[in-house]
Amino acid sequence: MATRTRLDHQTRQHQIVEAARDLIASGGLDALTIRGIASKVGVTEAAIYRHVDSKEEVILLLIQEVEESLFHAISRATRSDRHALERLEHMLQLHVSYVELRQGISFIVIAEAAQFEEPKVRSAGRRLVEKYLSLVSEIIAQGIERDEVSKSVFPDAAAMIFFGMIQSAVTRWLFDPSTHPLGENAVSMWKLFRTSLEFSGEDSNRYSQEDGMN
Amino acid sequence: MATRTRLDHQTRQHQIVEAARDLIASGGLDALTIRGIASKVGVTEAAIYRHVDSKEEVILLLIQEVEESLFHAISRATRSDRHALERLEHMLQLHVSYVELRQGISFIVIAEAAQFEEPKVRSAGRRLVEKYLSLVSEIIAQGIERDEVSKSVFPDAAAMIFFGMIQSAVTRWLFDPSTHPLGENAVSMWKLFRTSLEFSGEDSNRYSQEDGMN
DNA sequence: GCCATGTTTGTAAACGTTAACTAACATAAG
DNA sequence: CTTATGTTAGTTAACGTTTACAAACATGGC
Repeated sequence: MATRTRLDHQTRQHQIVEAARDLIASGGLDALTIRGIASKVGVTEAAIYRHVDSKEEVILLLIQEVEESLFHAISRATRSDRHALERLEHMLQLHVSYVELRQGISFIVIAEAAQFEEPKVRSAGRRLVEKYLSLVSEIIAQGIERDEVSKSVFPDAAAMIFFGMIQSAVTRWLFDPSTHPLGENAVSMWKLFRTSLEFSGEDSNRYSQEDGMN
Repeated sequence: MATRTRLDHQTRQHQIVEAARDLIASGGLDALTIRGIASKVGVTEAAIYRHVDSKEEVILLLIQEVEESLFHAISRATRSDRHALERLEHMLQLHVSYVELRQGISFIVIAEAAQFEEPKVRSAGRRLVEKYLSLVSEIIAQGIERDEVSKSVFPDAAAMIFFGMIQSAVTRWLFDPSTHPLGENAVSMWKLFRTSLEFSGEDSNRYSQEDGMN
């Protein structure tokens, strides 16, 4: 083994989380092992423990990374001043791209965290989901204030449906990516779901039915 | 070591699947071990292999059992001749009760199967999801024929939203059952979602807005 | 500039535990 | 007697983690 490479703490921790992400993406949480991480990073197992206290910390760092990258990915859609339904549609689009790019790890991580025993891991996963739902809920609530969304819509319920749409699309896509393209399924669900957010007789600000994805 | 109980193949296999279900329900797929099953059944590990070829077979039997029990649980809703939206609402209600009764194992099993490497396990999980979606999709398609559901609805997309509603409700519920009651979240989502299935101007057979759950 | 000292980052090898699974032998039932 | 259902006692392999030691790096006193 030729030249021994020495890298600093921060870089190594980043490499560890990246390796953890890759391992989970291609084999579920079972495939996440210290051995596997060490192998991907290119150091021995013991070296991993120089930069991380335990396997649990790896998982916590991974959840944190997923949270940051996900919210960064969809941030472009949230901060605009556009119509609430346009923002949601854009957000869905960005979220789908993110999932495809990261091979679904976000939902795998959430699913695993939900059935973990460790309280820290559970609550980290829970906070991620709740933060996402709050974001969507907030957009819808704003939409109602601006008469862009029907007053009869409960923002929380709508946010959960929105989240569920992505979840069901990802589930199918994980089983068979080729026959269940993420984007197409998401778009067709959105076209249907938005009708339940739109006005239903009442006056409202317009949201064209024919713009949007595709 | 009192009376040595000897039971037949079929009974033991049933006990094994039941034990597997309990283990997963209270600790995720990590908690599913041959040791754990043996302990719950009340025999030694080696005895388990008299009735099952491998751990993989346990998982396959479990998926099969989940499929059978789930479809049996919701069958009352599907075979009726009532309004399509009533059938869906009833189905949602029964599905929620089933998930609560079985502590969410159906969705845990699906989530795990989706990231398994073993092709048999993957396709068993995939078939379960597809079968469920087909069932919902079929009900909606029938509803369209009978003018109970808007013609503009795509049955496949609607079925995925329906499935996603339950999935998101279960996800939250798994994280914190007390603050996110499954039934209540499901009902509030349904109330919103059904508006996108109903007529929107066109003639249609009536579906009262005020009957249903609660 | 050089070198003694302390810290960081690495390795090799092993630890104890647990996993799935198996072979050899025992015994109840038909 | 034969077969199906058990047990006891083991195997092999993988896991997370730790220990003892080495090499790279930083730095303050001379």
